Amino acid sequence: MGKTSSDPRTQRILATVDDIPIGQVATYGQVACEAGLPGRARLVGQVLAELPRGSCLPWHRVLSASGAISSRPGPGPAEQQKKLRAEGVRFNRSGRVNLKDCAWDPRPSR
DNA sequence: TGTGTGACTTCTG
DNA sequence: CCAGAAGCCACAC
Repeated sequence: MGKTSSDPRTQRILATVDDIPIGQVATYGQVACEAGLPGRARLVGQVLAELPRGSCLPWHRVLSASGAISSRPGPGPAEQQKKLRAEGVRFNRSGRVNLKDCAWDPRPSR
């Protein structure tokens, strides 16, 4: 074990991602902010990149600030869009999501 | 100790 | 809308 998988920051990031409702999405920056780590969007990406395949966490609901799926090697991007579409999230011709409609707003829940 | 890299964001032109 | 620059930080070398 070891590494930073047990780091409290990592735990908060994972807990925040786990709170994103079905059919809604959040940006890396938003997740970082909700996790108490404003300005640490890259850290969110780093943590998600370490997630094991088949994780029960809704990692696919995390998008870049433009509403696009972040590029990275592997089947991740395609799988992410497939999962989101299965939840009813609509993508435009540019492969982006209209954050105005499905962005997660945690405020009403608190 | 320094440099490069990356599932990022925001500001400028 | 696209490119570049700057800010950010963990990690590998």
